[in-house]
Amino acid sequence: MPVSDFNSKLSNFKKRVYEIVSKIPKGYVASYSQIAEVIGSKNYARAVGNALHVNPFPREEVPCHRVVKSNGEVGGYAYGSYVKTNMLIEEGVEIINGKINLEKNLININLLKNRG
DNA sequence: CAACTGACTCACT
DNA sequence: TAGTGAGCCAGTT
Repeated sequence: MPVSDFNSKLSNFKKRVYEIVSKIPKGYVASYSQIAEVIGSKNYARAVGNALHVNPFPREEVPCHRVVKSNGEVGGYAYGSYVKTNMLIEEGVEIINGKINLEKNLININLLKNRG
């Protein structure tokens, strides 16, 4: 079942979040506020985090580990931030002293808006 | 329906 | 640079 198909049950808000997160390419990260902004307002950042926390999809469909905090920290993860950090590193994301190199790995927000 | 919670962010100190 | 407080929102109690 494709990500774009998981309509039912989930609130409209969550669907939007999962849809956008599924567009983040390997090796890149997006901040919670970016996802929020694409949906409508940066203020949704906290709600976005909650939506990902209860995300029912496997990471192949909704790579929620690629969503990080706006200050470069990895942020939380349902199975532990340690796991999240390692997955990012394995994907080629540059992380030094627990801080992600956003200049290099942060995705352009326009790429999240388009394509879908 | 009011109060709380949490994978957040920003301004200020 | 690090720590604190207030604001914000969807969901859950």
